[in-house]
Amino acid sequence: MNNSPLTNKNNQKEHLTKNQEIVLNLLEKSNEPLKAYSILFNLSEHGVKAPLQVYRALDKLIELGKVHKIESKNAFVACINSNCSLNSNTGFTICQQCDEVSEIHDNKIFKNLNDLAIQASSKLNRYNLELYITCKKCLK
Amino acid sequence: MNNSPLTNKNNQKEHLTKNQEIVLNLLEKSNEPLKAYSILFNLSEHGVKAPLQVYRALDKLIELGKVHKIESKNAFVACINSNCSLNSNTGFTICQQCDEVSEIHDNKIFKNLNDLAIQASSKLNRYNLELYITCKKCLK
DNA sequence: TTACATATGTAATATTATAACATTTAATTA
DNA sequence: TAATTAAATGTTATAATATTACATATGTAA
Repeated sequence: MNNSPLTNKNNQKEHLTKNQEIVLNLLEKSNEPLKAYSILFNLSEHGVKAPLQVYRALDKLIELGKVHKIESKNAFVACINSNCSLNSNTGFTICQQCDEVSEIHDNKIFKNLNDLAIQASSKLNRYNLELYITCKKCLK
Repeated sequence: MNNSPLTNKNNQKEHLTKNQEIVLNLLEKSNEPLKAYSILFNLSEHGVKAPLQVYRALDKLIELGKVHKIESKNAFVACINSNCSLNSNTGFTICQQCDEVSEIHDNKIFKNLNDLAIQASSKLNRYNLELYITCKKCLK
């Protein structure tokens, strides 16, 4: 993993505070979305003792586009794409069998949804899309 | 299974139980999504005293496609379209200024998302889409 | 340095949702 | 019809998720 703090202009990791950084590191190591209290318990040895420390770090990381919330699961994932900071749209597939979550990056979706908003004379600010699927592995 | 009018799958309102019916009626009268505890307090005079009465009614109504949950708001709306029972996909626009919520019905979206799943060799079971917008009225 | 914004620590509490179990009502069938 | 069973209800308690409020500390800019 890239732990060099000074290299990447677009990567704002070097500006993260201590709590933000350990929360993000945990999410990046995890291969599944984590719930806030799971993060809390996981980080008890790093001095994280209260829910607010986790929620505040998550709020900031979400604002920075580093983390997304899976709304229907009340769970959080590290963004796989540093460009997410450019917009806060989120799209995920969630396998209903194995719970695997993948982030979707598809420009067509954004265009379709944006067109839909324009047709309704409104302005699209952000979207959240959660696709409940049966994944490739679980279909076999 | 027999097909008497009382077991008609396409029009189940007459089968709703008391709690299901009063919860649905409240949601249908409301012009905005309601939270579970708001429903609870609103219905205290109808004998609804405990959260479980509300959550159980909501669970069933969601299963029947009569009600949808706005995941990012933990709020519930009556479906505007009786055909929703045919699939459980949900799409909403949510105005970030005035909080107005509208249900989206757009077959193209379903097709796009379904194609996306097929491309990934997976099977789309259901989706939840929440568009955060500035609505027509609030843009003025 | 002062002033100010941001982040942190901590306790308490609010909000959302479910578990467990007893009881009642409705639907099925013998 | 009564007996049986499934579904719904009532109730208490508690779990899980999230925020308020306030005191303190730290980083940053004038």
